[in-house]
Amino acid sequence: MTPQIPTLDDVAREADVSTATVSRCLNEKQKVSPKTLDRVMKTVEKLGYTPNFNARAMAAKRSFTIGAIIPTMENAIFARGLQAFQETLHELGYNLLVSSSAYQPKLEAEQVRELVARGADGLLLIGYERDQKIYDYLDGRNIPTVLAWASSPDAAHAFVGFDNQGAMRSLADTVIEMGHRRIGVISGATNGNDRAAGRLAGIKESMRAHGFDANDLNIIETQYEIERGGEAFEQLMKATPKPTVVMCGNDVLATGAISKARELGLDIPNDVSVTGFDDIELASHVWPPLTTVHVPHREMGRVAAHVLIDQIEKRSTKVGHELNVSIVMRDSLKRIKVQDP
Amino acid sequence: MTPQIPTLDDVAREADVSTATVSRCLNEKQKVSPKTLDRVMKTVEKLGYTPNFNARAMAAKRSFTIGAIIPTMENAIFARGLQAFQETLHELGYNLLVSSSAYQPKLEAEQVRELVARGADGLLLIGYERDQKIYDYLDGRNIPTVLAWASSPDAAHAFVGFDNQGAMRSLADTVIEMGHRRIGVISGATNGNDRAAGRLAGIKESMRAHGFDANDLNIIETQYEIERGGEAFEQLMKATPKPTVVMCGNDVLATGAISKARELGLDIPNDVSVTGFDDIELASHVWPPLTTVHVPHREMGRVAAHVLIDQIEKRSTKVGHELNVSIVMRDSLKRIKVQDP
DNA sequence: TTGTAGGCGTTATCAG
DNA sequence: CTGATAACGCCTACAA
Repeated sequence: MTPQIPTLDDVAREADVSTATVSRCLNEKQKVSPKTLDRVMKTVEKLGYTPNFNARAMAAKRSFTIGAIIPTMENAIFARGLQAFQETLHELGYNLLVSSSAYQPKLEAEQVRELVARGADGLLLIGYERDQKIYDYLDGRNIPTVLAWASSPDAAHAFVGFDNQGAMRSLADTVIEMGHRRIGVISGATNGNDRAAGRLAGIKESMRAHGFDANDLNIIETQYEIERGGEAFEQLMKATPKPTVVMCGNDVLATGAISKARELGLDIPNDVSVTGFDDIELASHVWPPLTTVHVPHREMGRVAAHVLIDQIEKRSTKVGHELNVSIVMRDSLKRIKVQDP
Repeated sequence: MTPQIPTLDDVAREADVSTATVSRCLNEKQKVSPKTLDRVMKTVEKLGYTPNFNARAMAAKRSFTIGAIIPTMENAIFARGLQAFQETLHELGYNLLVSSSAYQPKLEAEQVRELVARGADGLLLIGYERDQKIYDYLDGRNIPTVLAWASSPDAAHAFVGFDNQGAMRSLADTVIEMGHRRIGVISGATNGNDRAAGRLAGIKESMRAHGFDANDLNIIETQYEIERGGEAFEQLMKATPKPTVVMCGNDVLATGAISKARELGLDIPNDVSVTGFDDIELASHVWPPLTTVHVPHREMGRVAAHVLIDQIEKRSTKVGHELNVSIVMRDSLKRIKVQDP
């Protein structure tokens, strides 16, 4: 009744060799004579044998699996980078296990344990800000880890990312130089999110550098969802006088803002400018196209994979890769005549 | 040098009980006296013990893991449903492993083996159209499977989905009744994709039902990407006379079409109407808002989880759940005066 | 309630 | 080049 799933033993018996030989045929072909190899592979085929992953991982103490924990799968922020990460991993002979933490630190900690318990050879985490216990846990078990989407402030861990604060500061510089003084900000929740916090800090830094008071910024923190971006935008527009520009923590929020603007009868960029961050595919397809910070997602994923596997295989030292970002000027941001705040 | 990862043995020794008792403390608390339970749990905590997943799965022949293979993670089509799927799974005590097949049947087959090899207790697959060998493989190993995002034409497998063809036909009926006769279609690649094929068939069916020739449809098949949607739209607009409406296989393609229309100086819906499918979050936030088919993504995910776990735990019979979809009328589709094709 | 011991499917170390 | 055989870490009858 219960169908029998073929095991190494079955193959060995059928091919009339030992399990060791079958195992070699699967993993180190060069150590087996062509004749037996052929015979074994044929019975593998015939029986439809698939190696049991758990058994293999346990015996080899190696799973060829990498775990990644991202804050959300619900929008495209991480999709491109992760895709590249997984493609590169595949080329290197590794598989990827993804789980999402829904931006909840506790859940992330759980997932870390989960992935490690599953035998992940290495981990990709987003950003650097998290409970030190997690790092201790990882270090204690010697699990190579790479942090992405941010540049780590210390040298404790390998990272592949970019300077969120610097990038946003540079965008804010541009905004200010284009004449804007009343700046509204829709930021992602900064609590426990170093990327969001860094981006916000970048705007404040720019304000101060230009001799303005960062407290004059009208800031709303909210979740990274289109709908939330729209709500925040509406809120900001209630101020008198209105901001002349709304800088958003990412393109998703900016999309919501643009959508809500139309609903409110406001013309972008003539009534108010909007900026984003990330340059996801959507950014150039909303109307008006979004001025934003371009992040090299695919490169980040690719490099992260190499950095991680290097650590695993060659025990290379922990390195940090800071990638360059650039500002993409599109129509959602407009130069205006300087006006008093 | 090499840090020791604590095992069941370590805990047992430290707590001065047998490994069996520790195991019980972790899995069947009720079978252990409160005193020892407490003591054991404390040493578990103290040692920072995490059960080895692979060993557990192997010994118990149960992994409490469900695998899901989706065609892509790059856009939001599957995100919401999968999120709900995983949340429900979590409530039921299961974990989710996701992998993406990039719309490649071969890759999907590989991933199926991969997930099964990893000990998945059950699988979620998208749609029903795939090599029979995959089903044989799954059946042979008795791996419960649920098909989602489509309704299966036969009763061979459990499914939770909706009638793609019927839904699109109903939308096409509406379009035709609103006066449109020259219909352009941007379809997802139908080869190996039953959802895309069904949706396209729905349009054709509607045409015939209204006494028109389905061959008059101007159809372009392309990949589900914003950019591709734009290209296809531009192509369609080269026809003379132009279509009065472009029906898109999903909201992603429609978003591309709308974006391209603006670029071409065409006003939607006055110059040409556009429709989508799926009702992803974006659909109501593009301009003009998209007339589309609303799919109950979260419900689908939730129900799929229950159906699958029921199969696993109670060996319930395979059931099919066909969910209702509805047409959401928004501004991208406009009534016009009937004109000769 | 607790302990003993066999087994889950592989890999890897040794001999041969 | 091939074959025994001991791990790997945990679960689960079965016994006590």
